[in-house]
Amino acid sequence: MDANTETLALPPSALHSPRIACEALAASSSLPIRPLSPPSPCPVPASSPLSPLTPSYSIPFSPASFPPSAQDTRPAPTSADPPPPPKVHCPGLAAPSDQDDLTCLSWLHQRGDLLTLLPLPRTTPLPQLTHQDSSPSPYLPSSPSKPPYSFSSLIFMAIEDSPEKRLPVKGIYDWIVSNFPYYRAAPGGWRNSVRHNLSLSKSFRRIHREKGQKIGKGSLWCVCPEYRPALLEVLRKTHHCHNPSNSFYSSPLLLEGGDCGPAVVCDTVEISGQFLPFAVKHSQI
DNA sequence: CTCGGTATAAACAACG
DNA sequence: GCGTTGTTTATACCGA
Repeated sequence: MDANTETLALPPSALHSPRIACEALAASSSLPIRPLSPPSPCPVPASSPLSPLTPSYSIPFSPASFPPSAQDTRPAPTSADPPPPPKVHCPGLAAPSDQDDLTCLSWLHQRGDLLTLLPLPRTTPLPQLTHQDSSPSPYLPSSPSKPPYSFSSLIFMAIEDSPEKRLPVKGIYDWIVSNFPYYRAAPGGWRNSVRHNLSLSKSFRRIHREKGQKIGKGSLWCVCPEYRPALLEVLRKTHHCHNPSNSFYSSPLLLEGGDCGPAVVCDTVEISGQFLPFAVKHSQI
């Protein structure tokens, strides 16, 4: 079509289904970690000290220094938790480690809008972050707040979280909905925005499926390698902006939970040679 | 104030 | 015909 597209022969497995993965993860007590290429040295020191106020946020994210013992606790929200600010404000990357700062997304976590995704060592079985019944978490909000991530970042995360590093539009929708329940209830306009971003952004590239690989409609989308560092930087800044006490590489991403339940399974994804924590699925027990 | 990035909406064509 | 996908245009907002 144009220079911005390529044709690849893809196996059926290229169609990554978050739901399928979710079910697979939920069916296993020792949750499988998707194989990743060997880690490369993390250029950013993963040595942020554990914060006594937000222990589960401050888990150093490093395959070497990650403490498994700190994974299985999440602060229980209380009714005394402060309400969220009317608008998320970014204090800047040089913001102090002020856990009480309303600009920190920890308040969202505390009120249940965001569930902490605990990064896990790839060699250690995931902890039992499961609830004992299928009832929704009592502190899950009825209307989750909008994630701070831009559509580009959401698309980026979705694609990077797929095994083949490419997804159809539908797969991107599904990933976003699975990981950010806000969009589950949001009006359909966000899908238009996703497609708009895919088309307009040079960061994403359309991959034509071959005739024999036509499963479903449309093409697959991938991240242009040359734009991955920029996307990663945006993601890092966004995360740091809303979680200023931790470096991006030493703390988990904060993603929203939803009606899949609070049991969140974590994974890591290698982006530009760095391992980032990712929520891959919500375990549905 | 300008500019770039982003979000949102809408229209339209192509396709299954 | 309908829904989805992909593209394009327009508008508005916000921060640098």
